Amino acid sequence: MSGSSRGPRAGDVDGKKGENRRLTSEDVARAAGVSASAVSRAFTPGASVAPAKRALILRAARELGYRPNVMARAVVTRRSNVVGLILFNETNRHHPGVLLALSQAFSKIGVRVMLFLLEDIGEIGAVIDHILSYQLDGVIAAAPIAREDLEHLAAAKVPLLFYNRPGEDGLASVGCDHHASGVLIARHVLAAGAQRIALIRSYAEAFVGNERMRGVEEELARGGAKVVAEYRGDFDYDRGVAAVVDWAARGIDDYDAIIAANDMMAIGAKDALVHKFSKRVPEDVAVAGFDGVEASRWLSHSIASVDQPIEHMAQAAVEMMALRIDNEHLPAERRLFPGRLQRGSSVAG
Amino acid sequence: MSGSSRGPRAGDVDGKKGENRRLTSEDVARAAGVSASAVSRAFTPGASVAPAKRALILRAARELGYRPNVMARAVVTRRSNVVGLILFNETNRHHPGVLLALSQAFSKIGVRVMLFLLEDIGEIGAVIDHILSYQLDGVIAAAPIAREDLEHLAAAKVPLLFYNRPGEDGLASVGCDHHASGVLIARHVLAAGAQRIALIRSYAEAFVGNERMRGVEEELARGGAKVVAEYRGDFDYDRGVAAVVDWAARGIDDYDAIIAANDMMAIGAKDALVHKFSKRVPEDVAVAGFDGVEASRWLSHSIASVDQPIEHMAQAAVEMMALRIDNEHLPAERRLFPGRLQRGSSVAG
DNA sequence: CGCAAATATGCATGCGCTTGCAATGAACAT
DNA sequence: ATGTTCATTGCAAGCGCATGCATATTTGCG
Repeated sequence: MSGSSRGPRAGDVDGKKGENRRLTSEDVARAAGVSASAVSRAFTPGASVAPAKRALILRAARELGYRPNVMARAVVTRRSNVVGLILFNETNRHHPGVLLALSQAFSKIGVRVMLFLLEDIGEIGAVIDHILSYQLDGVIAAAPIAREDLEHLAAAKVPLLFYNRPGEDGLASVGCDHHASGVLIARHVLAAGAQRIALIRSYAEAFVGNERMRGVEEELARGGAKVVAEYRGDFDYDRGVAAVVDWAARGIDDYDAIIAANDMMAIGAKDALVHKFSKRVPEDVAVAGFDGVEASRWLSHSIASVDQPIEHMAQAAVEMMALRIDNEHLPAERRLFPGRLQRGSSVAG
Repeated sequence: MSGSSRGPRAGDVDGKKGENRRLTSEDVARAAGVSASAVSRAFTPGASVAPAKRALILRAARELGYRPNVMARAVVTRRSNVVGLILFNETNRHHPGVLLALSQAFSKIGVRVMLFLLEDIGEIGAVIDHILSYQLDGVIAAAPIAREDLEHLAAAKVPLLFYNRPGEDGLASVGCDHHASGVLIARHVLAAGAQRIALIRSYAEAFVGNERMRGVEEELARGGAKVVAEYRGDFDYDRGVAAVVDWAARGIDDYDAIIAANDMMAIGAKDALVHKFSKRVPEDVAVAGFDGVEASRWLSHSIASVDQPIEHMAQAAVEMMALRIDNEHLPAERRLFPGRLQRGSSVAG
């Protein structure tokens, strides 16, 4: 250790104002007896610095506790190494894995995530505004974005990637093939012998839910099954319960299977059947959902479902985003991953 | 609308290089016939600008699609309006509400959240390093931080606030009084008549789990109950199941209540009792947990638990952080909120 | 050992913004 | 009217860093 091993200490580095200055590259430069440029280059991979000098500088920097100021760097390089992630809170609550998968995948390539967790669709305008102010390298949106805001993003040349959304005209996206998943689960339910189906949909604007149900209905039609009840939910457990209660109140109870637009509602429906109406699942009614969330695999639930390969999807999202950040004019690719059938005791077979 | 309503358009604003320049305050200044300083002030609340001129500038800005570059602003003001949030993924999975509550509360005061989602405790060093590079205004940590890293943060004068952690010597924190919650749930279980208790702990380093169990054991001792079985889990559903299976394998089955360090494990234990060993809850065994997560209130579970008032906690965290950002030398306050007993059919009474 | 080519380094400039300071003009009291 | 005060405004400097360019300095080769 050299003499001045006082460790990290801000302020009063030399005769300057010394109020609460931050440690700058100049400080390190002085300590190492080089120029500030050299310090900058020492911290830039691939820059032209003599290896020995680089080592010297890095040591001095460590000793002082210096770290390059990313913000300052961002204003000159126009790169912040931060991407924005717009997510409905709903998604996080019903499928917490998504956030982790994306966050981790970005972390691996040194990109940080600024979180925009929406509770209400109305907030999105303000969020986009913020995003444009921060020099984010890109945005991943798991929420619908108004055309007007899309244009703002495009004008600012912020790469945009939709997650589990339709890549409307020429927008890049990565997602799960929810339509195919719908077909898959419907086929599974049909195979178990069900013919009179009750459907718990999501709200009308929910892309994912609609796609799933579109697939379900197509396959049910192909299989000659009938939809005997419908309910419009919102992805929440409570709405799953409410669906069954509502049908009962209206005298509808001749369905032999329920397919819900996601696992939470499926679980809610199953719970209502079992705990409120003393039905047996799957003997009296089969129940199926989507997502393959953890709770769906619990002993008490064991819901047949269609899993989303979120790790793969996240990986793909990160790759695509990285590419689009580096290459401004890239065709708007759309990557779709197939869901995987997850069997459960809620559907016989 | 004025003539040049071409809308937002980057580049070629005037004779300059025009490659892919960003729209700058100068562009707006030119358009509005003022100086760049005026533009800056127009966007700074409370700055000295004539109201009329401000309006003029803002209009011009909107017309051009200009937004101040927050990064550039950050380097001069030393304020980024971004706080870092260090969270274990575990926390998010087991209690997704925490992330939302904090995110929303910060959003309300115009502060953005940069997410550091840890999967492994080992990542924290690297994370701190990143945090120091970004000019974050503060850090909220729901994870343990090594003394060394604490010093780095202190040296860089980054306000730190612990969330649900002990505010070790002089560190600010906001949290739930987990010890009291432990007492609360134990009393509830005792009141139901249980006397032979099985405990499912968290791993040894988990502060929250330890506090809870400390409270539980104290109260059990006061109530003359005996701890007849223990298991070390990790907050996961699977460990709850494993606990019961493990006890059974070792011939232990004379407990009349299980208290787990969180709801997920409580649910797992209950599921194992009911679905693997045909026990009745609460008749044969009572089961209680902590957190009051959504699933604990499902019809199929109905777990007695102690809720954390996360909205209040988040609100407090945001307030404290805002204060500490503005005031460098603030005593390290510690705010504790009481948990609320959530009754459920998993404990009689 | 001499010269060309390659590699290191520093200087100066600029990224987009804020802000102290001085200059301007308006508003007011006398 | 005239001096004084105060709110506006522009100028210029600087936040911390990256980078093109012009110099060193080193390396390679004959």
